[in-house]
Amino acid sequence: MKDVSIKDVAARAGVSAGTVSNVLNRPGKVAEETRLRVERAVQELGFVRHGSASSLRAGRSRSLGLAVIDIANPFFTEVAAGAEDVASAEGYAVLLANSAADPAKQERVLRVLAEQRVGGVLITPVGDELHQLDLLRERGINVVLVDHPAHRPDQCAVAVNDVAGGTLAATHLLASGARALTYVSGPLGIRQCRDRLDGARRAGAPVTELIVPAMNARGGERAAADLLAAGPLPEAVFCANDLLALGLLRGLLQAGVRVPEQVRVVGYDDIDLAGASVVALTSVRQPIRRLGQVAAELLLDECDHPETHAHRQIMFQPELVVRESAP
Amino acid sequence: MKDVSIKDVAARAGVSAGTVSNVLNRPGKVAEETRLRVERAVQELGFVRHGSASSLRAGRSRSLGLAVIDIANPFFTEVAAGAEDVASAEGYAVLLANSAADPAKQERVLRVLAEQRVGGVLITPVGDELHQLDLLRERGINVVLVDHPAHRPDQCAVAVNDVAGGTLAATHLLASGARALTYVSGPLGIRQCRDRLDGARRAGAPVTELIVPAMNARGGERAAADLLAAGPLPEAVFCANDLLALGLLRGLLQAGVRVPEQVRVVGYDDIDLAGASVVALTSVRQPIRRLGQVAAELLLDECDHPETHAHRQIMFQPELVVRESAP
DNA sequence: TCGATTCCTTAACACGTTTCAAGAGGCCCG
DNA sequence: CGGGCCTCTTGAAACGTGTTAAGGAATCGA
Repeated sequence: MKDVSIKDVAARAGVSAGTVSNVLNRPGKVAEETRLRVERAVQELGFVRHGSASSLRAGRSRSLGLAVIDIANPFFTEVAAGAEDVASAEGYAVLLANSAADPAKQERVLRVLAEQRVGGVLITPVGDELHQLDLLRERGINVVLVDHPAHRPDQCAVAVNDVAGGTLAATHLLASGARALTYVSGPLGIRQCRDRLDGARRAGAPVTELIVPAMNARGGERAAADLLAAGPLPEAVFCANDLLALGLLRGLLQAGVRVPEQVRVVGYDDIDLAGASVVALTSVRQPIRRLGQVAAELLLDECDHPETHAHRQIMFQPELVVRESAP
Repeated sequence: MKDVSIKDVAARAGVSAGTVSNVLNRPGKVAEETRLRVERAVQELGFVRHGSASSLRAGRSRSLGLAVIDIANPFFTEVAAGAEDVASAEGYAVLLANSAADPAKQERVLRVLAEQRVGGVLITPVGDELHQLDLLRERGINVVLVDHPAHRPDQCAVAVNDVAGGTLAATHLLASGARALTYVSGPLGIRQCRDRLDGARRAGAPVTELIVPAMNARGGERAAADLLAAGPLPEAVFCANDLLALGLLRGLLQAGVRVPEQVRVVGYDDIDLAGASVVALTSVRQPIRRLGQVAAELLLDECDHPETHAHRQIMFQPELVVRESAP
């Protein structure tokens, strides 16, 4: 029932508490024979190091925070999986913080992370109000920005190049002979939507914007209805994400439009179901899990080797996955 | 730069450290005027409580663990979102632990949680080897099982009734006149698959099993191919999840089969895209987020009020969402 | 004046880490 | 063969920070 402490282990092994601590943290410093005796005592008593006590002395805990905008969003889920991979391999705990796209809630959860004295935070900040991040850094908490540009040079950041992704999609659509394309997207206030549009424009052809309020399948159906009502269909449509694209596809197919013969469609994200649609979706894939892994690696490096750590801003490149909707 | 401690606040406010602690934890115990002075000092110095120090004395930290089988799986993602809602509202931190369906890794991550002295753990255990959970309880860490039956009476558990879900789906399919149905599923070693099959059988008609190795869209396409090759198509198919169902749908539709006229299809989970398929999918919906919220509520109640806490095993009921694939 | 109350201070405490010094044993040199 | 010195290992004690029980000072009512 009662917790076994390092002292109990020490007593059992016939050594002092300091020696037990050395066995746990610098096994090389302790004579082989003593070490084995201590390790046996740890086993027998079922001792588990008290994380709070360690971090109290050390000043920071072996944990890192992961602050995301929406934990139920598959993008962040993949980031979380990648980060957890890396962190748990290093014996770090991951503290989950969901800002739910609410700046006030973000402030609250960052406070909790600060109280826990996490070594660092992986964050996709809500909005562009970043002074909260500076507050974290003042407290000695390292910050790595995820899918958001660094706002200062002495900071790590990882992102996927959305402009390149837009260009990739648009170039592919234009390569089949289309003269113009339509971009179906959520509000352009969202950086990702804006960047992908910019990228598409760089492919050289005129781009018509079709903005819908929600970036889900319903939004895509709505877009399909709008296109059908508006007159001649575009030859090529680029959607800011796969949910929009799948909704659009449904709307078009139900109206008897042939895809890709009449309209070619490219989505973004390459979600699991992109290939499972009746007309399998061509889509831009992002290396999200890798993004999470690298972000965590950068953060852990910053935590564990602050002197040698070099701040880096890493931009991953997306790739196009060609399927039936735009061969 | 340097951390401000409770003593700095005490000095600034002209009181003792103990008083500051009382302001933070039992504001009622402190005179109004003093309280305001302390609160002002906290503000001015930007003091943040040192979580490790608190938990060291208190014996446990204001945090809980969330141990899931696959953090990238939308089911667990929703559970996580629900749990995070509740926990962060109570000022608790959520420690994320991904067992990746690997018992050895589960053991490692549970160890990390034990080191952090979390107040409790929300866990969907890997396999049926539950003695690790008993080890946690011996250490005073409360456990709530998620989507897994309690293995002892003095324990909380939350789950969704998969048997009822199977019956719901099968009954609906049979109501339209089908005499028999086919169940497309992953391995029956998975409890959810087994329970849903049991439930379907209870609807009264003969059920043919079609087992595929992976519960994703590819598995569904594979099932469609098998059905098409096997001879007369079944009138009704129940899939153990929506990915299977969508893959099946794609396979059937591409082969020119009309859904629902020739084959009626029901899926499970009601994922976002269920309604966005060309033939919108009828599916069994589970209140997953609610599951996560209630699980966290039970756990926090157990942590904060151990004397009055009553262990409960809660079973949520799924509901059928009727769409085009099986009207 | 005495007890009750209110409010605050003091000091012990939780527990692993780390520093410093001392003990043990071995080795070199005379 | 013995003393001095060095190395390796171990133990004792301080430390970090907030919590809490016990106690004391001041105020108030009777």
